[in-house]
Amino acid sequence: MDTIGFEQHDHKSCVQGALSAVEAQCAAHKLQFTPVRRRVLEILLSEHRAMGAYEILDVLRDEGLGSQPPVAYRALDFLVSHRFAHKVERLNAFIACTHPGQTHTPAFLICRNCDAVAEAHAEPTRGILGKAADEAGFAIEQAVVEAVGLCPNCREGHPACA
Amino acid sequence: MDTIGFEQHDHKSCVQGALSAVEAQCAAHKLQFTPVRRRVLEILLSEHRAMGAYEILDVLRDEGLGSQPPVAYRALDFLVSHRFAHKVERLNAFIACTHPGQTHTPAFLICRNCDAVAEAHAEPTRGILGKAADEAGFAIEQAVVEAVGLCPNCREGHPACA
DNA sequence: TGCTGATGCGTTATGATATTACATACAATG
DNA sequence: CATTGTATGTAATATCATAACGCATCAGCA
Ligand SMILES: [Zn+2]
Ligand SMILES: [Zn+2]
Ligand SMILES: [Zn+2]
Ligand SMILES: [Zn+2]
Repeated sequence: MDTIGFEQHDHKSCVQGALSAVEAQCAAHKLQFTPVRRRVLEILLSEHRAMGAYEILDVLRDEGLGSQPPVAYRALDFLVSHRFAHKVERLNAFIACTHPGQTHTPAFLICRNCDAVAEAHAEPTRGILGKAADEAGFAIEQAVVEAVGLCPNCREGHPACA
Repeated sequence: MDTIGFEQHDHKSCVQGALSAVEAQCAAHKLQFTPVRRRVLEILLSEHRAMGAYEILDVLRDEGLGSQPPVAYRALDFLVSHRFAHKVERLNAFIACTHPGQTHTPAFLICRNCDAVAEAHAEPTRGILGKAADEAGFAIEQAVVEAVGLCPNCREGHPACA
């Protein structure tokens, strides 16, 4: 099941599966999956939405795991740089990756009504953007693809908005 | 000539052309192209790069056109909402549109070495992202497409980076 | 003319996001 | 057991953005 995010699902196993995958990745690549890093990923996974760094920090602080911004940002940097989480630029927020370990270019569908975020996939080097980059002689290394709109639930709920 | 941005060009006429186009648009749509708004666009056009709001504000302040952040942000909101400028989310910065008036979905090629930004075009509702959105029942209204990499000049200058 | 609403601007204050810099802890290496 | 590299703790600061209020201007209208 390769859900892209707005459907109902077995959240508990979704969290467990992602955690296990990340653990395996860290073990395989000798990455230190420290308590803070692990906890931040757990928070992101369990909330299943994009969260600001300070929002995460609030949780860490309550749990005695850290109280200053760098604690949260460092953990997030680790997760993002290893693709266990992604930054949603449009929201200045972070979200757990829905398929850690697989190399991929995330693309996000962001609901402007309920703030739900789903992770899809982009292939930046293909399509019209890749063509433009080729013509310009630009070497794409990384891409941010984020669509803002209405998620299926909100289209139903507020048909006027659709 | 539909340049997408890294080449040398006749910058003076590039600025003039864009300004004229925006003036015409404003006249046609009864938009108030006030001195502050005009000056902010001129600054963005003449610098021909992505600039932070405070950087723009510094210029305005020197010229006696405004000294507090809301002055810059309000002018930028106007320019962005009418598509005379765009926000580059990845840089938290703003850049003049290279073809104001035409309805379009901008996509940016951002050089990580020299910070040059070129505007290309995306068609978010097509391609793999549009397909994913359709399948998910998500209605795309707007898209952020930003590629980070090396521009042609920097690829030459630092071949090791390429 | 005088009222009224809409829009833009001036200013203060504050909020939200992110980083620098330096000190400390600790495990792995030799 | 000294050295080194990596992670964490903490204070301070930098950067990006908005809320809220009041005033000025101008168009539409009684
Ligand atoms: Zn992902
Ligand atoms: Zn929604
Ligand atoms: Zn444009
Ligand atoms: Zn460059």
